[in-house]
Amino acid sequence: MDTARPDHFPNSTYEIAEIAKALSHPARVMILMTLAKRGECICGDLVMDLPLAQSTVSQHLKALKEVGLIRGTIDGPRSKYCVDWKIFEAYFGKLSQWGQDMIRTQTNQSC
Amino acid sequence: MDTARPDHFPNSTYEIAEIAKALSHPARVMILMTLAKRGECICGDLVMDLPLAQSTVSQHLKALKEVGLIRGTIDGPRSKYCVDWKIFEAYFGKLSQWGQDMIRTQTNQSC
DNA sequence: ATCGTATATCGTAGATTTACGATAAAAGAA
DNA sequence: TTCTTTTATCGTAAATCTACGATATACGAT
Repeated sequence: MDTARPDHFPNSTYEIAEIAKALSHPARVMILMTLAKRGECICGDLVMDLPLAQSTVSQHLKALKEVGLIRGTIDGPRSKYCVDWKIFEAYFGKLSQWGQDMIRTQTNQSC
Repeated sequence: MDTARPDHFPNSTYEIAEIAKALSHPARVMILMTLAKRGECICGDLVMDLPLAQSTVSQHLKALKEVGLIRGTIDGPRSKYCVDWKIFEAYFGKLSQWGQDMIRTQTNQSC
């Protein structure tokens, strides 16, 4: 949906949708919150925190990594993860910008 | 999500995920942008704008209506839609709040 | 009442998402 | 080496999402 984007919709709509999609599952939201609070976690820490199997957590981590919101580095047999704050703030800026633009272009609603 | 959905995530994660999910498809983002710009549209206007069948547009409208982001009123044989700005701003406030909290709780990242 | 228009809903096919267990790979310890 | 730990990936089942055509409904017009 994001990489081979069929250009049926304006580009900006794909950008917003892609960011939103990354946040559209409570597990991914929680992973981000946990990483933000702790600075970094190994995969196992997150598995203990979440009511999900290890493979499922790994899957969500992969999804977050693919949109760039988190980074992972290998640490011996473990994997350390942390939020990529540069990307996070950039994405959040885009989302906020979009919301502000929406509100700014707001015309009188009559229904 | 699953039916065997683990409802073990913190409440706030569901709230963010639900809002994000509503914005996770370019068609829904575009509908919101179109409504914001024009103030109101009948369903047919949106169908002409979007590269989608009438029934599909109706489905996306229903999804947006269910989370409260838009309202629809019957106007003769048509349906007028508009953004519910009160809800929109409330939701956007929550999203922004969450982002700010994330950035605020940010600890040093070492990976 | 009948016709035409506009839209919601139904039924459904196909793609994607989410979940899990099993397994493979990688690294340190014994 | 072999064993253990940790994590990514594979295979897959079930649920959900997205899309469409067909149909039902509602309303205005004739």
